[in-house]
Amino acid sequence: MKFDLNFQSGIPIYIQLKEQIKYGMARGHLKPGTQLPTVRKLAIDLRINANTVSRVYSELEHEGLLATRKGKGTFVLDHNISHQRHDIEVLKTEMENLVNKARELGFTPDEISSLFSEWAKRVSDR
Amino acid sequence: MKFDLNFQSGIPIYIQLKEQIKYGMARGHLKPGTQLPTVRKLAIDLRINANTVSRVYSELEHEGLLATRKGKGTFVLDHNISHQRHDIEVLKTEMENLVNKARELGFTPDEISSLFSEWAKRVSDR
DNA sequence: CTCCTTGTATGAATTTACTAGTACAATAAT
DNA sequence: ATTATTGTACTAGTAAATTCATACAAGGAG
Repeated sequence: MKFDLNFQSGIPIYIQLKEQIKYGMARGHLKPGTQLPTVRKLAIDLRINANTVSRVYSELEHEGLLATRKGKGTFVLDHNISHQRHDIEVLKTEMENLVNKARELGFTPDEISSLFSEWAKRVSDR
Repeated sequence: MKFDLNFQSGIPIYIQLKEQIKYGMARGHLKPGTQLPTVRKLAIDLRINANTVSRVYSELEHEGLLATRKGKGTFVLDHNISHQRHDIEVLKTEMENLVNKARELGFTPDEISSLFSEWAKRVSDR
């Protein structure tokens, strides 16, 4: 499992790392039981601070995806993150962006809601 | 034209103001030629800084929606419907892209429809 | 028990976004 | 011309988010 951070993208690196781990889990590259690199090792590898890695692991643990044991390491739990769940997150983010844009353009929540409903019907008619 | 800022929402007030002005233009409450309140007056009215108002006016001017003339004031420009219509087209295109992407990810039309419906409800609950 | 490996708590440095206070500049009005 | 009215530049303060350096704590290995 290889991670690739972009330090100039403006996207916080802890977000990037988290996404990539989740992606790996969704794709099956990180199967349940797998040990992740220790916070120190990964921190050195990626040339970032150990706490930044720890933050990612902690958040993922809080989401029920990882388990950490002091002195031992961090491991992938049995997760039901399939492609679907991961992709749904991505889609929801994009939807949110779309909504925000629509609001900026002066559409009311009701109108946006209508647009979505309209599209929902249109899509289901295929 | 009345503006209503929420100082506790966490949403920057200049964003709120900008949205409300755009909303007014989209609704026809601010017709082309109308003079907006001076930055000072509006600032006092809303109990914010004149620069914050100025920022909003500037950005809207940059978007081609307002014109400011020093010593005179700020005025609503001809924002033709074709512009609005164009924006709607853009939104619809983006929605279509979203749908296509979802389908590429393996979602069924029903699932996509549900996602849209869910969001529609979420948006209208704001 | 002692040491090593692991994650974590704490606090600070840094950056960025937002808002405000004050002084300035440009145009209009007289 | 002079003054008033309007928008703007400049600067600073504040808050939040991100990342880091350092020291600590908990569990594992010998």
